[in-house]
Amino acid sequence: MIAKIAVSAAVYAIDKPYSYTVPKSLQALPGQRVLVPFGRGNRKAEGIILSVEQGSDADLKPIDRILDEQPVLTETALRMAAFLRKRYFCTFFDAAKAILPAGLWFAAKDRYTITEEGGSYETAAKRNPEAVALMRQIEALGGAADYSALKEANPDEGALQDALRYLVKKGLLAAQTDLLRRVKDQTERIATLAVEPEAALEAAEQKSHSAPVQAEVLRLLASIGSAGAKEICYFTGATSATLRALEKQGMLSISVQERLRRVEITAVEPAEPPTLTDAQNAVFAALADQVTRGDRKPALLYGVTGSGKTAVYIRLIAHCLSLGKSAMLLVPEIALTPQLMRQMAAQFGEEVAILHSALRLGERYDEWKRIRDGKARVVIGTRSAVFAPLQNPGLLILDEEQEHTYKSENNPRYHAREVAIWRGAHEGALVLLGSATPSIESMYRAKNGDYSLYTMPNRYNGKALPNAEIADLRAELRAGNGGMISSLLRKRLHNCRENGEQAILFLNRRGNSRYVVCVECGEVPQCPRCSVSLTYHSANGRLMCHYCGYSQPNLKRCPECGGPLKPIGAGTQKVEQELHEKLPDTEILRMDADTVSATNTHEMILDRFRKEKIPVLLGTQMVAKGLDFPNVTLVGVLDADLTLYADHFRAAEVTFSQIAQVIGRAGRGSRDGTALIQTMTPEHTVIKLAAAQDYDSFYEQEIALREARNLPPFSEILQVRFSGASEARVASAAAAFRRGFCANLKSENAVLGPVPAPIPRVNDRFLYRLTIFNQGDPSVRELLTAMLRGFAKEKQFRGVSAYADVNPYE
DNA sequence: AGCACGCCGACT
DNA sequence: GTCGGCGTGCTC
Repeated sequence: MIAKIAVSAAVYAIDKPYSYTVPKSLQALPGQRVLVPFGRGNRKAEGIILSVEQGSDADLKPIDRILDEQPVLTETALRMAAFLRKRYFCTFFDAAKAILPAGLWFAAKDRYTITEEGGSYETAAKRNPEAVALMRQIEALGGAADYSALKEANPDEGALQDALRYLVKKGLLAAQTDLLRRVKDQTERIATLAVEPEAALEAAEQKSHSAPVQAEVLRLLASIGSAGAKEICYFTGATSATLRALEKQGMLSISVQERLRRVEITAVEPAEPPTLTDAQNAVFAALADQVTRGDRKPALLYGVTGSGKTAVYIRLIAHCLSLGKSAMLLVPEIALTPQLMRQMAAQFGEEVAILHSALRLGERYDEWKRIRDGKARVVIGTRSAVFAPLQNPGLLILDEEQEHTYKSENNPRYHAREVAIWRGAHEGALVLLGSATPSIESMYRAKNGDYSLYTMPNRYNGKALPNAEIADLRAELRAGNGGMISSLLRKRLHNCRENGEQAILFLNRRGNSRYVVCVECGEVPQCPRCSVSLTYHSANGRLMCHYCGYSQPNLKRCPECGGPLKPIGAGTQKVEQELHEKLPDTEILRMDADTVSATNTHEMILDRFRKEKIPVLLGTQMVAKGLDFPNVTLVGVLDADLTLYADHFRAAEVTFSQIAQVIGRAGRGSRDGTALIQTMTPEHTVIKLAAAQDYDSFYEQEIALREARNLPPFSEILQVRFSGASEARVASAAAAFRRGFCANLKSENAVLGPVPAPIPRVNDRFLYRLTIFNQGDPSVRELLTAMLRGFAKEKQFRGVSAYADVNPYE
């Protein structure tokens, strides 16, 4: 028997099915994972059996081991992996990795044992002192050691690997690879002070010049006793090496604790299926019919915020289950939809499985098995849940289908909508895309007849959409108000509080995202490794880089001219201060990345807002989604321009969608709502249309622009990204790629670039982009595949890597 | 991308 | 002589 196998060690340039013989003692089935020898050195690599056929060939290597009793990938999953590979230019193995839950993967554990000849290492390896030192360590550990233990003691991994390779080659060490199933939970390291706080402070005093970072750690721990290693590093700028050093000195002890991050759904009472309004019922009936027929044509449900799309989803899922099929509901972010989670649990109880990135590996694996075994027939989850091993799916729903979180930023860079549509077509399930502001692409396809289109233009409570006003921040500025709270907003907030009603204020900027700028010369401190300005975090008083994690203590004086440095930019913290000044005695609840944590969850903050009727909720994107508070009558968009002028063709779409979503939070109860949008450019059409909640006009305007500029949905963007340590090499490789590509292009295709990426340097690597607009011509994709494969083999491009991103979002 | 094989300079 | 330097080409 010969098995065709996708091998993990095969990178994109050499990715193809490799043939291996199946030893008589083994039974090989497609979809099983195996261990195979690969390459000249016959190193063991993981693989996945794609197919098994009769025959024999003496030249082939045999499969070493079969890792699964039963296949982990079904026929459909194998076909899906092939689809991902082709569509997103990744290897078959990478595609399989995305499809399977992380808990199923194996962690390789390398163990090194001193051989018989190894005893005389002092003479045998005397030319390599590092190797001798390593042998002494292993001898001290009892003659054998795991790689992880050696790594702890030898932080320079490159040197460690060189020494190990040398010793194995010399026959002094024997290497052995064990595979452990990685269902271990996520852990976190906790550092606890091992001495009295007084002693720690004293030691800190002594170290304050010789080892200032260690001193800082000791002072921190002296005041709080113990903390997670990650937090300590965040607040002090220490690295794990600093902590190790302190541990060695006996100042602190480090323990490993399991991290608990699960989104708990508090026990909920079973609930009756929701009753539908006439409008909802009409849509439901038509969609239910499509589910029953197993219609392979996707559907778009365009319903304004508050039109009750969730009720329709619930009834459709119930209908789907009654047909003996299973269903999936994807949401942009689980943590932001606690209300929806609770409703689903109340409706479907034990049938519900929840999949998302915050699940511990073991839990995710357990949920995956429940789905595969048909014990859970309703899957709710984020992007990666689109791969859930549903048996006989009948309905695949993507809520808020326009959200960018459905696009993966990691290899394979898939879009959950495209995967869902593939699955629907192959498994006879209805794909339902729901949104109050559908993506331009989806609406185009719906109008085109590729999708069926359903509309719910009215809110279920019969209330009109909130009436939105626009506040001109330029006029405020002229009047001497340079803050983020216009006089109009202040007046509205005041009225709102007087009436005992609540308000939500939305600022689309993370945490306290401020830069520091020199008052004298205008210098803004930059990250030494990336081409971005450092961001000031008031929580730890440090300047941090959001791209590579670099951090340093805040500077008091400008490094260029010695002038004073001041923070600029308005984050939620600064707005909170301004609110306190302008509305004294008004309680404000702030929700952003800084106030949300494991102990103070998103849900707890919202609960307080609801129960304690706190007048103002101020937050980032988190407040824009899915919230339903009857007492909220006012919403404010503090700076509508923030996303509008981003350098991306989706900037208008994203801005419109965000504003419309936030506005939809107001007036969901018995009282009417109003919205206030603050902007520097009140005459901008997108702002005006968003304020008017006029999606249809916005769509008409935007689709005309897309057509004129040949942007999606009128073309497919294939972006090739190049990166490397030398800018000149990256630039010339990208230019050469373009020349080669254009020379072989048969059809008329627009090619832009290569140009440096918007952030041209991240972590000391330079990034260039080449953008290709393809009109659905398969030969263009084939050419790109061939070019990418050839690129990796070309020695003149060494040190530069290239990959493709299909319809990128950033 | 790794990684071994191969053919040249520095030390035993 | 031998080790290891890095250039070259293959991976069932």
